[in-house]
Amino acid sequence: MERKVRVRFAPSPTGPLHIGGVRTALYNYLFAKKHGGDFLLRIEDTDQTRYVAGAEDYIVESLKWCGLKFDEGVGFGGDCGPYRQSERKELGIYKKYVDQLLEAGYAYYAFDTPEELEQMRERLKAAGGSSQQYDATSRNSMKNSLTLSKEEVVKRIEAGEPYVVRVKIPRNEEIKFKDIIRGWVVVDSSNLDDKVLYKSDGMPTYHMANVVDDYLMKITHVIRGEEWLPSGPLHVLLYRFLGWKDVMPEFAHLPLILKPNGNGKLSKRDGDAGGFPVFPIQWTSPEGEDFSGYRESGYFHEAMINMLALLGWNPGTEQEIFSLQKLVEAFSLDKVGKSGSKFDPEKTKWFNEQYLRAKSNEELAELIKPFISVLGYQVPNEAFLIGVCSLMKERSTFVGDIVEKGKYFFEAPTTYDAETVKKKWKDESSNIIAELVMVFTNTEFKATILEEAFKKYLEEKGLGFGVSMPAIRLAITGLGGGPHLFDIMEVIGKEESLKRLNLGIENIKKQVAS
RNA sequence: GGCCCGUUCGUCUAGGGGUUAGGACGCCAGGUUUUCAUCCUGGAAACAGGGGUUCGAUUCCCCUACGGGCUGCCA
Repeated sequence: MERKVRVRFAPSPTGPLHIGGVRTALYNYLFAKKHGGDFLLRIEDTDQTRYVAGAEDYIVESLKWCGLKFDEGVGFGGDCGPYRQSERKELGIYKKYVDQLLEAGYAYYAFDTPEELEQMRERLKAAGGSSQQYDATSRNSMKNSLTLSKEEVVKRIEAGEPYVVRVKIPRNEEIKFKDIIRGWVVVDSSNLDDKVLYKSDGMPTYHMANVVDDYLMKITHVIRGEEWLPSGPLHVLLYRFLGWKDVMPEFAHLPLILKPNGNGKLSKRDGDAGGFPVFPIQWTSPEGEDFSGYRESGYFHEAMINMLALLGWNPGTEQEIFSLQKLVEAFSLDKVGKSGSKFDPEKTKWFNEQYLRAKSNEELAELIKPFISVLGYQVPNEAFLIGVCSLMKERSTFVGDIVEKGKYFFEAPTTYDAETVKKKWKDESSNIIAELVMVFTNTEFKATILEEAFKKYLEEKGLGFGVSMPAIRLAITGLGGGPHLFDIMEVIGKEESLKRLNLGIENIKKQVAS
């Protein structure tokens, strides 16, 4: 039976989503769209103690910024709701299946207190055993419905004693499942433990809720991080115990994103410590701690998504720049690699530059406006902004760089780059500029015409570019480098240019003297 | 410790029994440019180690090392 592809992204609202999570969402999205399927958002909030206010909104907003649209889920509607596990629990959805497991003998009640559990682990550790798990051997010495009499169990439950429900893992059984990325994964059930399925607070654990919901939501492919690989066998067992083997989804465990430098998987604090964001958008924790985001740092969401897509996946061609739509077309899970990837902040910047340069000057002119208004610059007209963008986009990484690195478009220099002054400012520089002011006064302010006039002047005076050009540049921009000088002059206009040249003569002289 | 997954330039990766082991980022050099940047050209830079299998292994198998994940009434 061919089922319609349905995948889900199922984060826990325990904090902001970092780029590893975004990538998982992205791959799910790409896979769904590639196959004409559905992409759902399910919120896995079964741990009430780890709930973080604002995290859910953050997740939704982040993915929205990334351009990943859901077909169903929290905030998107759909026929399989509710999509928040805490609400599903209220409906008794999980309890029903836990009871089913209990009745069938695939699960049992356990009354052990946290202290007793701790003692068990200590005891097993001291005994030198290789495992300290609650499993086929250790469960016999614990307080559970396998060791206690039926009456005792009923009595304890009726007395309101807290209990959990654990899965009863069979012994010596080979459990295997096929992972789309890794091939067959085989585990001996003796190495598995009797995981808690149902907590004493009445909430299911991840394993239980996940399997039940994936079944109920008709999920066909589970695409998630590699950290879930070890629980794959448990989930396979649960599908079998629940009688859902025939509709068990296929699994794909994605390699992890690692720290750019050093060891281990990428975590919350790596970003601001390393000078790059690890979060899609800025996050302020309830405690007031700030974490920077790609959005606020000036990255285009397309660039971040493009970078993330290529981190662990390749198209099989040498193409590197992909729009979301192109990614959908090119995506395939069998081109996803097996090993973890350190992500590279430098390459991420490169992606951003590519997207920045692909934008039209008109578009960029619009995007730099917020930066301009923050700095309070007065801008003559739209054409001016477009001119600035055309000259600055080749030398900018972020939109904000256009304004920051090109501040001389917006205000006359007040200081002049010391190094350049030292190297390029000559005794005759003042005179040359003064003469050029005369020349330019009678010249139309078009780059080509200015250049022509300038060259003619040089020829008449027998001067070279080297002595004159840097001096004018210094007066106009205060710097030694930048876009073609006559282009800059055209953009800022005659009045401003002449003003700066005159000002430069005085000020640079002063700076040299001091 | 136990279990599981992995290992090609510094990084992201392609490839796959016989290749000059390809590309990208970054780095270096040259060219273009008044300058900076862009752009173009070139360069340095990798199959973790050891055993097999084979005429031949970076590619297949095993071991070791290293890396990663899991080992919670967290997800």
